[in-house]
Amino acid sequence: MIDDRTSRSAAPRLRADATRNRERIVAAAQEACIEFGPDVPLDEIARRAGIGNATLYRHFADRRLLMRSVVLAVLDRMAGEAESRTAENPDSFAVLQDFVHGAVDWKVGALCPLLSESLDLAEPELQAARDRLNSAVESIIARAQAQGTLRTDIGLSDIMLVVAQLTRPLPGTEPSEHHAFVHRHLQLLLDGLRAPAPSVLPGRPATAQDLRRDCRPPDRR
Amino acid sequence: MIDDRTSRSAAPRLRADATRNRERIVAAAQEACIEFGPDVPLDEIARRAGIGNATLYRHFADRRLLMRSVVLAVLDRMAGEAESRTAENPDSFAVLQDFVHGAVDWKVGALCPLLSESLDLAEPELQAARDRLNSAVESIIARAQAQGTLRTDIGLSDIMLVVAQLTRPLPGTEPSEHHAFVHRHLQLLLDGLRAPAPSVLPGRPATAQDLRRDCRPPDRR
Amino acid sequence: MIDDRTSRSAAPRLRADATRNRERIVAAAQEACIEFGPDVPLDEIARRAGIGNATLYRHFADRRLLMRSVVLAVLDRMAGEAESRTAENPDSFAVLQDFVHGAVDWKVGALCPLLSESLDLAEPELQAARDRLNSAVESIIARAQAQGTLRTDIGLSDIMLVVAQLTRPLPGTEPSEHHAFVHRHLQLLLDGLRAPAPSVLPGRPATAQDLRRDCRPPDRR
Amino acid sequence: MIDDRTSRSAAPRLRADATRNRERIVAAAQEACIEFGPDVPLDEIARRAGIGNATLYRHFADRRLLMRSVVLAVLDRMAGEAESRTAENPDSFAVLQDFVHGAVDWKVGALCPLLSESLDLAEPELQAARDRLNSAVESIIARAQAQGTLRTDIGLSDIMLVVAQLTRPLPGTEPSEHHAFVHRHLQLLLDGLRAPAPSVLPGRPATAQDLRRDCRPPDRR
DNA sequence: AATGAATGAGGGTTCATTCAT
DNA sequence: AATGAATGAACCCTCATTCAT
Repeated sequence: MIDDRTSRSAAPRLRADATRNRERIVAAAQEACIEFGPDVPLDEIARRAGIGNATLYRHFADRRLLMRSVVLAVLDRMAGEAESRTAENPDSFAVLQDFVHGAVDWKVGALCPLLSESLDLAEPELQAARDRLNSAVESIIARAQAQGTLRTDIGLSDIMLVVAQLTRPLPGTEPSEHHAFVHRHLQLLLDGLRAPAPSVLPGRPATAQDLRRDCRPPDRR
Repeated sequence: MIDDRTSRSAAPRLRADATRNRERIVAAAQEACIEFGPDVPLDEIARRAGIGNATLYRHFADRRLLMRSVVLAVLDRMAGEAESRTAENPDSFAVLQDFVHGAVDWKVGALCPLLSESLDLAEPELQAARDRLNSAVESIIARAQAQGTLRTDIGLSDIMLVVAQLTRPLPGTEPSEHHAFVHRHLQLLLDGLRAPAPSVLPGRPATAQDLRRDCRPPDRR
Repeated sequence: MIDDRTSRSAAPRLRADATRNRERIVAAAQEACIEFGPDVPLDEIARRAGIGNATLYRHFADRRLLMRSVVLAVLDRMAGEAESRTAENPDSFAVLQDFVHGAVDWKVGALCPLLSESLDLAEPELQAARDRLNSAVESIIARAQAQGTLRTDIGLSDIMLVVAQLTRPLPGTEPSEHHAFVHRHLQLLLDGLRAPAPSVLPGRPATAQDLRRDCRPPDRR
Repeated sequence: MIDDRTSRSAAPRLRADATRNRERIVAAAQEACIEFGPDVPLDEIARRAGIGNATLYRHFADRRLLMRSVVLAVLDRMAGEAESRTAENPDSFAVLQDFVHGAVDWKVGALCPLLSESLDLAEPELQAARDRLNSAVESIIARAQAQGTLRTDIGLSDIMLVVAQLTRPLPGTEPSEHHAFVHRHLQLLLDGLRAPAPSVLPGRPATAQDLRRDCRPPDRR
């Protein structure tokens, strides 16, 4: 897993308390994002992090940059988990199952800004994080397909999208309560992913490029 | 399908243009909701409906009531489709497939306020609409399970929840583009629903009561 | 003098009270601008106009548009005065004197946003107002020079700039008190403008194009 | 020219680097003030001075005190120039011309806080600086009037005010470009100041006391 | 009934000033 | 002494909702 400080090449050493605050902000943003959705007020995030709102702006010049860090943190975490699981288990379908169910606990719901905010997906650091995750998951997929346990008509983004959607939080629901069902639904998905496939999927596998090729919502005014 | 006018017992006869306006507002709200998410400004809805904003308020005293009507309309439509499909096709798993894929086209995305706004699900009219839909789908499920084509460890709300989640719109994506993938993902789900089940689902089937037993989001301010 | 409603070709008829509000806002903005300078809070303007802050935004989508209207109103007024005075008095230097001293009373100080805000001077309506004023003053200048009463080495913008600067309000000063001195200073200027000139001015006459050729302040961040 | 350190009787000896910092801050504030106007953010000043923002506060407890130092520095410089020019040139009107044109280059524009900020003009040190400048300029005026080259119906503050206004920077304009015109305008003024006067100035000469007798802007909130 | 207009309550962001290293 | 970091108050602007025509 990449240390946030070392991942920003030009950033000067932060004071210890500033680093702590930065981490608390990102953590608070993750949780608030999951709970309220991507439009969560920044003041709410600041309140949860136990800091003043302006401090948040010292660390993240605007909402987009904060959300970017949240997404980066989640992508990093997911990639790390995918990689370590891959190394530990020869049964790739089992790895996939672990990974998919694990996603629920890794704040994947905090990826919601990725779905709704105008993050520049082409930006290098974000692209790198996505590439790392994509590589890890793609290698799981490829192996499982080679082992004959995963249907062959699906692609990386099919899985990523479905997992993102299924783990997307329902606002106004207790996370703990929701999780119980989410695991059932993920298992349904996984059962649908097994080879041999009982049906032929329509369309073609979703690729990374298909996701939000252009990100801007249709101009509102 | 329930006529909206007759369902409100005390409502006086509306002028013809008023009825037309009311319908246009709900339709505009549906589309705007899908496009912008549940936080779409009411002025945007009024603009799309081609009416003044105050007219919207004459029909719906506040945002919640408008969203309630949107949800009712969608539930009605879904229930109608489920019922008619059930009557037409003896293969219940096929009916389920049709229903699930059809959900994409029936503006199910407009149910998003159900997910994010504080609608009182216990309210009679809303409850009735849900009951009607639940009955229709439950009968499909029961028959398919009896026919041995649908796994038996799932319940109504498992299906409803998953369909809702998988068809939930990604803000900032072209609906048409998104739909192509949604149908793939629904098919994965359907394949996972077939009997015999290759795995045992964790937990117990989600029932209608499990969904948002209390609906209020944890107080935001 | 141009009626503000008729000058905006596409604007639909406003309700009577809205028109009144619009005028009160512009008037309040003029005065507030003179008193506090161009950075006067919009809330202060709304307060003076006796309206809510959001009403201000209904009439002027942002600060720039409000300031634009203030500037237009002042330019219109100045041009009107210049034109009528020209018609009434054959002694063009006397007309110039009247015009220059009159500028103090015509809220010329409210032109300060023209000096400091990024108004698009090339925009047609603004350009038209400036052209009208420039024409009127240029014709006064030309006649006075022909009559041998105005030195010939000065141009339109020399006069406009000097008048703008000399009438520019000193924040924190009573306008009435300030005006007494401003008239003295303008008279000094006018005496310096008489022919024959006792000195040769350095440089060349300022032309309209010289004023804020590019308007953007050097990027602040 | 008065050394800033010696002028504050109770101030302890500063470390050499502290003195250097203090000077750099004032210089940076002068330039920033000219460029951005009196509302320039203090962080911008600190940045230009190459120091941390808190260091600025070690030297100047608040914005007002910094601006006071800027004004003092400019007044000092102007007084020094007025004095030395007086000594070097017997033609007092020529001295006045030199002085007035020179003002442009002596960061007189940085006096803008004098115009817009609530400086206590009655405060001893500021009063002393103004007195020194006023004396120097008044003696130029008196001599020029005695020599019959300067009109007799003007007073010190007439000149000071006009020079301040004419050299006031136009935000959003290149200083160099602006200066070209400023010299023209100052020359117009000087020509208007020559004796014999072609007109009688209205009102009475502005005296030092007339300037901003009470400085507070009418309470803004 | 329909509507343009008005508005107060927030949310995002900046900045002067204070705090802790 | 120097400084990076923290913060509350203020400002601009939006939007759900109410008012007046």
